[in-house]
Amino acid sequence: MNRRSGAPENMNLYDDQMGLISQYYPEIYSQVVQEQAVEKPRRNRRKRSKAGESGSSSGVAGKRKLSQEQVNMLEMSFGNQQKLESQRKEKIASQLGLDPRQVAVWYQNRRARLKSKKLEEEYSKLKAEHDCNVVEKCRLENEVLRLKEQVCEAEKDIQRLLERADGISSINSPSSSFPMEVLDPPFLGGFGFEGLENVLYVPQNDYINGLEWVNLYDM
DNA sequence: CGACCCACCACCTTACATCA
DNA sequence: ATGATGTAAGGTGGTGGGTC
Repeated sequence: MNRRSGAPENMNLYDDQMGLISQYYPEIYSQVVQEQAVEKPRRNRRKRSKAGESGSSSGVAGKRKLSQEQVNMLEMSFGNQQKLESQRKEKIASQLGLDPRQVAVWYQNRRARLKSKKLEEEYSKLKAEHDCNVVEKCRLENEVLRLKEQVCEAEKDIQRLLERADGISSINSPSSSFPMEVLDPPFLGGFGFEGLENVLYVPQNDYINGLEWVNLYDM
């Protein structure tokens, strides 16, 4: 016999209480039992159409929640196989004293719950991945900034070296009116030629105190 | 082959129980 | 008392198999 859906969820506690009452207050206990024997009328599920009028147990006042034992059995069965063939459905239904339709519905709802849970897990996984990627992006952006600063420092060093070299060559040169561009190639990075500085052609005689222009940035 | 029925499914929704 | 949550079940539309 399935318990009414209106019965307390915690049946052990309920039974304990009833046991105590029957022991110490037999009159009250018999009164309570008599009252319980009369099924309380339950609100029927409102019908939205006449489609389910002739359905099996649908719309019938009474049990709603399945007992823990029934749920355990269904869970076990579902764990073994998530698909429900009609033979198995009939068997489970008769074992649990349920309408086969109820077993089918339970399986449908169980599959839906499983799917929803899987979706949630997938979402959590993707979110964690996304968060990791955001952190990594931030780290890489910082790295880019740091490297840009290094480049900037290197450019300043180069500029200083060029100025020093220019000073030395003007002392050594017989003609101080020698055009600047010949010995002092413009800093290409400042003119939008980033990345091309170390591949541009430099005449072989452009040596300044043993300092080679080519691959100046190779460090 | 097409029409019909039936069972099943996914998906959405509703009604209700339970809990915080 | 009440809003949030979980769950049984209703409703709908799609699909596949069986039958006529």
